[in-house]
Amino acid sequence: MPELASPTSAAPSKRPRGRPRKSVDERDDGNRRQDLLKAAAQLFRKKGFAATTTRDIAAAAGMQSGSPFYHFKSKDALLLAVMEAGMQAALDRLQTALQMPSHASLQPVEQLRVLVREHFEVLLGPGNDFVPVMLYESRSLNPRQYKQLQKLIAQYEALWMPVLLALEQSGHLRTPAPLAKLLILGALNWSVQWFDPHKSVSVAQLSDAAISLFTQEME
Amino acid sequence: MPELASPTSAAPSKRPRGRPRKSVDERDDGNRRQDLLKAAAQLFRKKGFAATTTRDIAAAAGMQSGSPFYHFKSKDALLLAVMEAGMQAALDRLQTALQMPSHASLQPVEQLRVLVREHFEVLLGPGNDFVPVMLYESRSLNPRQYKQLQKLIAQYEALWMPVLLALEQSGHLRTPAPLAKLLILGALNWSVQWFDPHKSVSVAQLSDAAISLFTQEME
DNA sequence: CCTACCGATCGGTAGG
DNA sequence: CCTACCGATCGGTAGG
Repeated sequence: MPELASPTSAAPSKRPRGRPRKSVDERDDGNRRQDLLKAAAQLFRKKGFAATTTRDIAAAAGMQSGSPFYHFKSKDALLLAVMEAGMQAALDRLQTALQMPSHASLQPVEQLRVLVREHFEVLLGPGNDFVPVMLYESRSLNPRQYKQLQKLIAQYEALWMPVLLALEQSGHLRTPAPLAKLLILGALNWSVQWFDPHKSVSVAQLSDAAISLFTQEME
Repeated sequence: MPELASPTSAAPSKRPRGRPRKSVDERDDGNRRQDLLKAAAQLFRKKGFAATTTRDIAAAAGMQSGSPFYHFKSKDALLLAVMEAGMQAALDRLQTALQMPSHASLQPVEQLRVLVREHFEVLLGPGNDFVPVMLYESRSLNPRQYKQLQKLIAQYEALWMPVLLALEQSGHLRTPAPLAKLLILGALNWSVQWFDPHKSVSVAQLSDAAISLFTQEME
């Protein structure tokens, strides 16, 4: 699943902009909604939620200024939808990776490496703007929306705990797992601020560097 | 230096709000400007730059809506001033800590502990909104302003390198220093998102946990 | 630093 | 999903 937030269909995600007219062989289902989500994610990430206008988003999706409100009842409902799509995709991705037969029997350190790599991919992979928006714009949600999002975040973070606890017990981690989880995720999440895909380091190298930083070497 | 951003005077920083009238025994120098900076830092941190109005800031500083523009020529000039004040104070703080006679002769691991603790204090200490604003709102600066701020950031980060390089050479750090710097600062910076001063963990405990996570135990 | 104000923009809606 | 629009708000300024 290379793309984030494609819940229902595997329909073509790239189309000429301008003013796409619905043709018969192209079911109109969620495509326009998806276009809005992608445009919103990209703009929210680049400019922030408050500095992005619904007109910007509409234009980026090839619509008129009032049209986003046909798909979403408000600007912050659109923000929440972006964040939930991003977190759901990330959650699916980590779960799938952990459940791979070849991964299930790995040593804890290698399991952590899998988690770290997938997390970096979710944050830094091409077109993956959804989760970065969640990381840096959740302040703009109202309390009810924030609470709803928290459920997904808690699920996501819960996936890390068994691995971290195993590492703590084997002596590869000197920090209590709950605190280690916060610090490690922080180190990874911050990469959004400085990572440049055009520069030398790859996600795989980055993951190895992170593992070597967080875990104790043992003979 | 318990307070951030008090460049010139040690004048009383708390005053009754309302409409403070200048009295003769109270030099009017930079006090109002400082009030604006503090109010702006607090609001920018809580609501973000774009979602904060100059009217909010004026009201929080006890002024009328147009008055901030007497002190700052634009809203983003105010943002830059907040960030620069925060970074300058942080820089001074780290330099002072490193130069303390009792710290200069410490082992590298203990020097890192000093840096980590000061950094947490800068981020999480009471009333320290300036640096968190810098961390999470620099997107709102224009390129020229951003470049100006980068000088201070580079100076700040440069203070960490000798310590990290020493740790790398002594085998306490398994990750190349430049990458370790980014990951470590990320882990610390993220604490702004979850740290709750009303809950159990103290900054000192947090610092110890971070050190134990990042450094290799050696006999 | 206040008063009074302008021009522009913005989220959102009715009605089709 | 578009057209046409409203009400509110916002950054900023002149003039004192």
